[in-house]
Amino acid sequence: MSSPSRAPRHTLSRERLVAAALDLADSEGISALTIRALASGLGVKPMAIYHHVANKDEILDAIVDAVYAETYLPRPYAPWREELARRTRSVHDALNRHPWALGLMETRKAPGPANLASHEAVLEVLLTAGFSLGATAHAYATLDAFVYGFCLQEVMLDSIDLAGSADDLLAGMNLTGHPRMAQFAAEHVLQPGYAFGDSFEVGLGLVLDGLEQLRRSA
Amino acid sequence: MSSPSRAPRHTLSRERLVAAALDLADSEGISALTIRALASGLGVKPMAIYHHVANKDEILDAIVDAVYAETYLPRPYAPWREELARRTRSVHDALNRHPWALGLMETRKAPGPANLASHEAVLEVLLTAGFSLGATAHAYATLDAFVYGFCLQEVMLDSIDLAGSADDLLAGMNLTGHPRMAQFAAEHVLQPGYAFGDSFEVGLGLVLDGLEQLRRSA
DNA sequence: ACCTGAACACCGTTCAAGT
DNA sequence: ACCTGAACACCGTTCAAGT
Repeated sequence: MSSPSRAPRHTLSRERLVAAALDLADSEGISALTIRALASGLGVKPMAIYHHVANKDEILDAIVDAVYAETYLPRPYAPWREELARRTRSVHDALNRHPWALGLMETRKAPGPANLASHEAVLEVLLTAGFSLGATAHAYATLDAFVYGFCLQEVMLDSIDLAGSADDLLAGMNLTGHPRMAQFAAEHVLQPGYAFGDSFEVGLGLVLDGLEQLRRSA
Repeated sequence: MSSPSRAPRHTLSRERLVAAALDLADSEGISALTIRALASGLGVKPMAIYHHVANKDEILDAIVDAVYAETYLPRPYAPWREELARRTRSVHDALNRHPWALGLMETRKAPGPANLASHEAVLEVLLTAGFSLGATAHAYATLDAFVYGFCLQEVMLDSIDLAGSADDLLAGMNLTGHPRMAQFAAEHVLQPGYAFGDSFEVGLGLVLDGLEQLRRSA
């Protein structure tokens, strides 16, 4: 007879492990994703993890690629502007669902399969739409810069200490000596209905307009 | 007579400490910036650090703000497009000199004085150039998205394992099944003279063109 | 084949003590 | 006022051992 405190065998797998890691990062934050906490959540001892992955980095690689796997793959031979808009919104949404992903991307050493598939799809759309190789490089770099950077700003805004009211927050910063920020806050940011995220569609349209110029000129 | 192994007193200061932290992050990487390593480099015991800062987060806040302090402050009443181009290039350069800064920005809870001064200067330029409050918000969000996101991509590209030749690298990824990436690599990225960073000026011009549209329409 | 216990070399940080 | 020693509660990971 087996001890009741012993976990059943063969229940751990790479997939279960990666799914649990992603859930833990989403619910408790990336700093709570430790091998020990992950094991404990799976009802297993820390060292059991290492039977399914070589090290923690492999887990981080996997959850970053899982985020790419959630994004829309644009189709060639469909209107390129709408396809790229949809894929860019989809990346934006995925990075908002998993705000820890951006930080991890900086230190990944190899792109995963979903990342590569996403890359391939975007390249195919641009090349099929008639972008030259050079214009494709510039277009892709600029569009991805926009979506990554926009999400980064959203993460930064979310991490700013929001204890107390917005007025308290602004009072805490030294807005005396910064009249434009004070004006901008009072007359725009603190007005009802303002949302940083509303700039996303404006910026996206602006960048897509620029891509069309690139496509025409090359 | 004092023991030779004892560090002289009063040599530690907040400034020396922050400068040493920035140097350490630049030279050895952000993961090498530990309280213990920092203390050792300053010829002091770890706990001496805590006499000048409350905790490690305060050091990270300080070195992030030091990066902002290196960036160009745009002037109002000068041609706004050239001023913002110069400031954007300057942010790009600073983030390339200190590639660890982007990752830290995501978790900072309060903007430092140099960060606020930068914010103020950009707002003043946009408002003085005739951007409405709404257009200013969209313009600033889009321009910063571009530069942060572009730098993030550069950090990501730098962290990709570059052991061996570029051909080995591409062979390591599964480019079979990804014909567009294979084509793009062979015919463009691997050609002599290609550099990812060349897309920066193109994207910047594209975004600034878009800002001019925003300024006119609002 | 899969899981565990104990240990190692690290962290940031508290607390009490020295000069 | 400024610095230190020892200790605590954490990490990821190695190694040898259990079933």
